Parts: sequence; structure tokens; C-alpha cells
Amino acid sequence: MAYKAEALGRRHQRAALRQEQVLDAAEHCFLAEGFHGASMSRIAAAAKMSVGHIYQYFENKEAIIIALCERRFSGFEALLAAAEQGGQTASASFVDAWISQFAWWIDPERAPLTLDIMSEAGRNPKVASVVKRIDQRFRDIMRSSLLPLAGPIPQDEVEDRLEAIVMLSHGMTSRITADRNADPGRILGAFRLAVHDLLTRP
Amino acid sequence: MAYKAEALGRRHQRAALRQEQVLDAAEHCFLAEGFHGASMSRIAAAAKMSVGHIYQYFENKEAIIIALCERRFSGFEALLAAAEQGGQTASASFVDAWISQFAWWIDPERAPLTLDIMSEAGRNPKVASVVKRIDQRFRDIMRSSLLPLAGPIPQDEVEDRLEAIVMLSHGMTSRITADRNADPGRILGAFRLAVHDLLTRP
DNA sequence: ATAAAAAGAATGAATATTCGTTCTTTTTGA
DNA sequence: TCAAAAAGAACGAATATTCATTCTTTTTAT
Repeated sequence: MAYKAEALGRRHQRAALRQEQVLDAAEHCFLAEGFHGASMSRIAAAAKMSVGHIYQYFENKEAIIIALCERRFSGFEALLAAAEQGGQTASASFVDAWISQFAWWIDPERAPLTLDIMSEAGRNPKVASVVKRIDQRFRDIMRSSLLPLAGPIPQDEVEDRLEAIVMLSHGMTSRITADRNADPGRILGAFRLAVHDLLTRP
Repeated sequence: MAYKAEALGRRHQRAALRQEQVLDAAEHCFLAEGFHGASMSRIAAAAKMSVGHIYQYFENKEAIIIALCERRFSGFEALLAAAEQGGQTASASFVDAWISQFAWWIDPERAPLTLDIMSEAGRNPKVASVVKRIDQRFRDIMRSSLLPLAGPIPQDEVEDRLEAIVMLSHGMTSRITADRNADPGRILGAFRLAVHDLLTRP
């Protein structure tokens, strides 16, 4: 009887592990071949699982894609959360620190996945809604934690400046993906310069 | 003899027409399903041609993708060329006009194709080299025709500012694609504001 | 405590389609 | 008449998903 709960816990833990295994493998395959180019059998091989086994945890291939989107963005949210905490204290140096965190986000190893997600959002409504959620959160956090530290900004320019920062963040992903020789340090440097301008210019 | 040349010319013209037909159809299908999701048979149907007929003009599917990349970017180059001509005369208002031209580039109907191209560049070297060419041309033109009109910029910041403008242009494409409800006018407005900052700030 | 029973995890071959490409046949235009 | 243009049938490989089956773990009954 007491065993039951214990066994159940173990099963859940195992299932969660398997799901991660699938997502890791799918990420690897999607990066190499894209969402539609990657096949279930190759994903299974990469996960060292059978293809039938994968279908025990994911209804279909699309479900894997959605889950992967969410996992990718949860990392971004964590990055944003750091801004929410330390947002009140420091000033310009805090903005700099916040910007530095984007180094993880544009890691060339995984950034291409983000671009595939943006592309897929244009044709898959489920993906689009996941993207929309994180986009709103991004702007909310900037409004509440970044703008108060910025210089005085004309009210009618606020939304445009936020949009520009969002665009820059998308642009980093695209540049890192399209040009494998691009230096992440330089990309981040350009991002820092532009964001700095957008936040400090009166 | 004189006939021959004429007939030959007509044949070439016809062939060129067929190629455009294929590219139009492929563009339509790629936009709806992505490079790997679109099938030759559906492309053929959209082109109102047979699949075998298509293979008379393109070695394989990849060749269609490459040709489409080049066609897409040739439109962008035309846009850039306008900057090369009128570059010497006017001042800030010219920059504004130049920026306005990007409205065509971010047309939601076709911008998603550009994002797919950037994504594909990350895994297909042929696509990557096409992208690289246009990227260099973009920067060259900005250096020669845009910077002279800009305010004085610290030498060590020039490349970062150009990179930021390139990023913004990528970012527009990504934003327009990922968020179908995004207003192109607002996107372009944010682009204008940011580019203006980057070019006029000392 | 332990053997029998039940449940769940895992497999990989089989399904019906669809894929990109090639081959053969028919139509067209000069 | 005859080469080029066009069509579409034919090819084998690959696709996502399902299914019957086997292996492992957990629960039950003695």
C-alpha cells in the first residue's frame, strides 16, 4: 500500500526522464534537419528509444514540436525573471548585466531552433500562440523593470522603442543562425549599443 | 538562319517563362508548408505543369530553393540600389525615403520566405553563400551611401551600428512572420526610429 | 516471504501514404 | 516529318503512425 505512492512517484519520474530524452533527441534532429526534415525514426534512434515508445509520451510529431517550443522559451523566461528581481536596485549597470544574459539566448548551438520556431509560428497557430505569450511577457517585463531605469522617453515613443528592442532580439537569432561565422560577442555588442541608445536617448 | 535565331530566342523566352512559373508556384507552396514540407507534386499542381516538366528546368528541388533565394534577394538588391543612386544629393530626408522602401521587403505576404531562407542558410551551405553575398552588399551600400549622410560617428562604433541595422532588418522579417497580427506600419516605424538613432547619435 | 497475476514499459515490424526522381509516352509547333 | 515540349505513369525509398508482441515492474494472494 505504502509502496503504491512510491511506485507511482518513480513512474512519473521515469516518464519525465523519457520525455526529456525525447526532447533532447528531437532538438538535436530538428537543429540538423528542421521540423519537417527530421523523421520520427531518426529521432527515436537519437533518443535510443523505439519509435513506438515515443508515441507513448507524445500524441504525434507536432506535440513534440510544441513541447520543445515551450522548453526553449521557458529558458528565456528564466532569463527575463532575473530582470524582475534586481530591477529596482541598480541603474545603468543593471541594464548592462541584463543584456549580457542574452549571451545564453543567442548561443549558436541552439539559437537556430528559435528561428525555426518563429518560422513555424507563421503557419502553425499552436506554435504562434506559444510565441505570442512569451512576446507579451517580454514586453511587460521591459515596461516594468527596464523603463524605470531608462532616461526620460517621450510617451508616444515608448512602444516603438520596445518594439525595436524586440526586433533586435529576433535579429540576433536570425543573424547567428544565417551566418555561422558570426561572432556572438560582436552581435551582442551591437545589441548592447542599440539597446543603450534606445533606452537613454531623451 | 535568321529564323533559327528568332526561334531560339523565343524558346529561351519561353523557358524563362516556365521557370518563373515554377518559382511562383514553389514560392506559394514554400510559404504555406516550408521548404521540406512542400512536395514536388503540389508545386507542379500549383504551377499547372507536370512534375517531369519541372525537372526539365531544375535539376532537383534544392535547385528550386536556391533559385528562389536568389530571386528574393535580387528584389532586395534593387531596393538597395536606389540608395546608391540618390545617395549623394539629399540628406536626412533621403535616409527616411530609403527606410520607407523596406515596406516592400517586410510585406507579410512574402517576408516569411526570407525567414525560411535564413533558417535554411544555417544548414545548407549553398543557401548560406547566397545570404552571405547579399549581407555584404547590404553593408557596403550602407557604408558608402548612408554613413556619409549620418552624423559624426566614433570610428570604433561604425561596424557595431551597421550590424545593429542589419539585425533590425532581420528582426523585422522575424516579427512579421511570427506574429501575423503585427502591423507592418508599426514595425517599420520602430525600424525608422532605431535606425535614425543609430545614424544621428554622435 | 514468495509465487501468481496484473499493469505498464518497450519493441520494431507492418500499415497505407507520400516522397523526389526517372522513364516512357503523347502532344505540339515549325 | 521530326525534334522539342509536356505529360504523367512508374520507381524505390522514406514518411508518420499503429499494432501485436515481449520484457519488466508492481500488486495481490497465500
